Amino acid sequence: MTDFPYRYDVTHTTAEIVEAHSTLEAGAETEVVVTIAGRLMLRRDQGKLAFGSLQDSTGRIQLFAMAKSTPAFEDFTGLSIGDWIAVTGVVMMTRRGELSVRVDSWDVLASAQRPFPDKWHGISDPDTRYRQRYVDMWVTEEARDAFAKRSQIVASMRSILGGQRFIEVETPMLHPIPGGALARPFITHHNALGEDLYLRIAPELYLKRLVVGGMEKVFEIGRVFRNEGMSTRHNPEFTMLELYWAYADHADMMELTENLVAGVAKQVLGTTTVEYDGRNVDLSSPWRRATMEELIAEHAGVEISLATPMDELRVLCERFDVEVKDHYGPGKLILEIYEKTCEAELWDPVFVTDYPVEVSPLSREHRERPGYTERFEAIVAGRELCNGFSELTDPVIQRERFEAQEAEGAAGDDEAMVVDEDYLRALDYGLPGTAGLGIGVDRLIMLLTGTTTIRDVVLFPTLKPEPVRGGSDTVDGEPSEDDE
RNA sequence: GCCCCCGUAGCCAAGUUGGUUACGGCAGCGGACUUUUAAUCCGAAGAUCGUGGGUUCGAGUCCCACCGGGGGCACCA
Repeated sequence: MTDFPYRYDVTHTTAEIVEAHSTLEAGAETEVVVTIAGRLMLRRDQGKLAFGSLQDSTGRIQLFAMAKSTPAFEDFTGLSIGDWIAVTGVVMMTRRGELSVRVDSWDVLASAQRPFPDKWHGISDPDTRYRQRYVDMWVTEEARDAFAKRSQIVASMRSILGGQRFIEVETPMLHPIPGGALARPFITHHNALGEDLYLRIAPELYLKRLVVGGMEKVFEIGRVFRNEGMSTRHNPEFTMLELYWAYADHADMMELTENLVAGVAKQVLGTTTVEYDGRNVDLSSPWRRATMEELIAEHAGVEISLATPMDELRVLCERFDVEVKDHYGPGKLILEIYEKTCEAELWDPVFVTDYPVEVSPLSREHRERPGYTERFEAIVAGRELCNGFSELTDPVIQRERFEAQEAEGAAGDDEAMVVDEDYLRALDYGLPGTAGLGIGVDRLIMLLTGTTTIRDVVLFPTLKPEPVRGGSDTVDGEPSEDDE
């Protein structure tokens, strides 16, 4: 069972054949000879005839085999569901009008030694679907569609940004200091350096170093890692788009954001209206802008600001069932009240603006409202989609913010930032007014594909390792290829 | 980390207030069939009921612990 071909000359995909011949008359036979390859997903044997369904990455087509003309007919009817085969033959239409490829010759490319799931019901157990995605992708059409869309969405983002002359870069994933976000990092160790390193929680500080270095429009699409709980919208590793734009501010960035999201929707879906969780979402620009405090007034019915006495804010926190820690200042309390009372209520896209300085250590202070920043988040369908701001460019103020963060860390906040001296040195060389943006790519894909769990848009979501069983599945030490 | 729910053959799936030998289907195996569409028909087979304890004359079913998963909370810019 080992002598399978190393390569095979495939001439057509199933989709190409369907496209070219779908109008054939029932019973008609062409003279077009094709070679197709894929997995045998169904078989209907009928004595001296056999029908099968061959699936490739583009779709399915029926195979038509006859005892008198198909070589090794007995073996053909003995194929297992899931076997990879290649078939060569003429394109024809059966009497019942099913477009088919007649099996004039065929080869096995790989045999499926484990049985495939039920041909009709597929896999219902989510655990099996996520662990054995290689099977799920064959039997679950929605899974195939979601990952095809994912690819198109990311390609569309790249093309739109490229069209605006943004340059794509790759910055380190191994960070000596975790920075650019408030999150607990994964820690790893480099043996030769004898140093602990952190898997990045955000590329932010490196990308801004690149603006200092002269890249005026720069972005990165890549994985970030956060050592936090998992849920339907959180995977420990996820994909982030971060983008920096010199000489621009938060207002420019909001425009770019709404146009980017609406543009991707238009390109990939052909519409800016998507259905999510049973409701329509209108992504067309412009999106509403509202300050955090306006939204709190709307949804919680209370007028508050940084000028509101701490006592009053604490009372409100109690009323809205917000957990308060000792080191929380007024800005943090307002943010907590907003998240508790507003976020889940916001459906059509809203840019929430004017975040307090206290909770925005990398954002530049608002030019008209001291104590607030020029920061925004877009909330869509009750979830945070992105975060952006006019970047803090002043090294002295940035140092103060870092130090305030370190104080919070000392007070018990294990997600607080630490001082990044090299980043401050970069700022010393001068960062012009710059706007920054971060979009959770997985969440954008969920939104555009109507998916309510992130595990359905991540190919291999993080799961607990399977318990090791009795050693029968252990892989023998395969010699590793030499690194060149 | 907390709360609720789920785990029956490779896959889907029934199993009553605890009561002989755990209902079926798909796939697989044997047989019939020259235009099927989840093909159909006939036959035989396949299950330490997630794991380990406990209660009981008797446990898939009740209790406890553990393992894995789902949902929610917490966490999460």
